[in-house]
Amino acid sequence: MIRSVTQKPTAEPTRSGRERVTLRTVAEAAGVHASTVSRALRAQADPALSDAPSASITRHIIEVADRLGYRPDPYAASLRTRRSMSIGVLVPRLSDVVLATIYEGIEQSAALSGYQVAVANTYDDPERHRKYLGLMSSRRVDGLILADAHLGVAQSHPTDVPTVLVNRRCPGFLSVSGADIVGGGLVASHFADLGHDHLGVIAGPTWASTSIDRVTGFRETSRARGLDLPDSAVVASSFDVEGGREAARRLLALEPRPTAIFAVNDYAAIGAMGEMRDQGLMPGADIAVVGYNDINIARELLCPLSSVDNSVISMGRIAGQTLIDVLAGKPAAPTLITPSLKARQSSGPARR
Amino acid sequence: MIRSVTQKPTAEPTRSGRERVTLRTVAEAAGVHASTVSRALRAQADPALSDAPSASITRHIIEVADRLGYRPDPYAASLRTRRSMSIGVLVPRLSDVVLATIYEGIEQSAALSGYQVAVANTYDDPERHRKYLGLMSSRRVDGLILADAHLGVAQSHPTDVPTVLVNRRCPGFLSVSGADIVGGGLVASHFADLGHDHLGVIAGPTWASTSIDRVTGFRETSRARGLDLPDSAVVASSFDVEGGREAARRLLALEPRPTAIFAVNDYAAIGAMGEMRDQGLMPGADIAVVGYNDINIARELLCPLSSVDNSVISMGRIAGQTLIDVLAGKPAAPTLITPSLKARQSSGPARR
DNA sequence: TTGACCGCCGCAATCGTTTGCGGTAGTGTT
DNA sequence: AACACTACCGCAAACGATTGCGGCGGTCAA
Repeated sequence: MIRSVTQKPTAEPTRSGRERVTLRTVAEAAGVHASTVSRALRAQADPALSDAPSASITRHIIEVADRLGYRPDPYAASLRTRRSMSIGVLVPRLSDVVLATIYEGIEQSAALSGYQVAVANTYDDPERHRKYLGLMSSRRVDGLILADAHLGVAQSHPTDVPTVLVNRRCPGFLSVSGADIVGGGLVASHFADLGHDHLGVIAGPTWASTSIDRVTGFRETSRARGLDLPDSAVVASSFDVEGGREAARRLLALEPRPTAIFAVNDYAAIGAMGEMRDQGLMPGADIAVVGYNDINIARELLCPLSSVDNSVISMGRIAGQTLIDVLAGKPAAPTLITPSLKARQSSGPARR
Repeated sequence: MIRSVTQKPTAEPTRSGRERVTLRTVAEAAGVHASTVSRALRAQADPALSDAPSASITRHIIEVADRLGYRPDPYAASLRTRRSMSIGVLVPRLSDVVLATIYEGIEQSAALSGYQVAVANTYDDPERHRKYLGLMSSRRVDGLILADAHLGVAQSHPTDVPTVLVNRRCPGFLSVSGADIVGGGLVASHFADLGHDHLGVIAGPTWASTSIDRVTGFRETSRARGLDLPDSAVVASSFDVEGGREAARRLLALEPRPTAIFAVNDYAAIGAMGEMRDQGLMPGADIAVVGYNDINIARELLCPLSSVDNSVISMGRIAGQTLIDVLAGKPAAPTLITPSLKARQSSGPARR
């Protein structure tokens, strides 16, 4: 039950509601000048400030301020400061759990430092990307976090705003991402250990570093383990369920048919398993399947899905913290998160 | 490939980059006063304005403005206008696809009207709810959309900000939600049609209108169809996979064991199917399962999940539009979205 | 011809905060 | 006792856009 306090406009203790309580209000009530109030308040927030008023006055001002229920106006402050205390985030789509989780991580570390975050879905469309980039810079964000970076396609970056990439990387930009080459390698080793020798890859889009790197790692390690991976067994796809389904259809038609399939993300893997089911094949028993990112439902499926854990929540947190460090002028380094394989029922041993 | 345009600070055509281009800049370049520029620009945005300059001057000003690359400062405008052109959204968690999709809908209609939206995860924790409500009103949002309304629990609403509820309803508040009682009834009818006579319900939390209404509808219709639903066969749970799994464990231990189980959301249903699998039961064949919301992977599962389609994306869009109507002073009415059942393999007929 | 009226546009105040500058009082040094 | 130095705090000018008010020129009617 939500109780609407303002429904009853009787005597309210702190705020009279009518007249706005501003810096000047507090100043008059405390018997000092508005600028002194400002200094006292920001000295409280950051004790390292140099021009703080005397301790006793500061205490008094703070006491008066929250007796009156003073809330600073962020717009007035931003107008003067030229800092908005907000960061912009561009993601392919929030309805993808992976991106939503990354966003949660970003929001957590932003909140810790008092930053607000604005987010927009670009659906991996360069046009929308450009548009929202412009919108973000109109909004005067202090920094940007991009989760939708593209390789190859020209994606102009017209702002002089500090930028951090997350999940996907891009040459020349600071990024926080998973060690995708390593992750792809883990899957190849896993298949080799299980005795599979006909491999297939649902490779994702060609413009995302995640898919490229995961496929590269998979390819390199499988070669090192003496396994053959013909180009025809690596099929591009989208990142969603439908893309996985279509790619699986192509792979299952190959001769010889792959006995183990690596999908560069979990949704594609789920789509692939759907296609297998429709063709009367049992994932795990007939064909091994491994996905990527280990989304929360992976382990709950009727055939629990093997997947590479990328710890996306901390990826988001680190990306947020990295940008905040940059904004504070601290040195910041790119981060590569170590993945780990969660082997489950969907990747069984090869049949003899 | 992201190309950083500002890396090469050579002759830029529109903006010299150094000096800020403000209303006054444009005014001087156009030979008019800043206030005239302001009026011309907002007349362009909203032709219904009454104090527009003459047509020829307006054209000229607009031409000069975007030759100079003028971008209005939203902070200066908000300071003066006392409107922030932003709305706040509180959701239980964005990593739940349903909420993320609702959010996408909200964002779409907000963007259409030039509103920015700020979102926060409250994890259904009243303490966080209060905290973020305060934060939002500090940020001076023009309106609020709450997707985390609680029934029963006291959840104070200390702002005088126009508010719209989405997904969940609450007496006394404008809300955009699904017709959950109808939806629960659809499932009960479905089970009755399939010949099931031992029903079970994974009921979700007791403080969410969605779970309460869906269970109510299910109960009423099953009674109307002559089916018995003892209280012991309605077990509360959380909304996530784990909660569904635990509740299923309790239901499967009942005597007689239910032959059909209704879970008030898809995650709980997936968790329940996981538990069945672990106990050697086949969903769809041994026990019918129906979820709610029809998330995108439901139909791709090895055992495709029957679910009630709630069309959450339009729920979000409508909620956004409703709030915007309220903000514009237009009359706004609550919305109830009609659900429909998607029957799939997970809900098979009763065995004889 | 004069007065009323209207359309168009400039003037200047205002929104609330931050911050450089300067003044004042108090302390310490020679 | 004079001086320098410091710590503290008030003054006022920004930041950039919006808008009530009033002036000015032109049109129209009496």
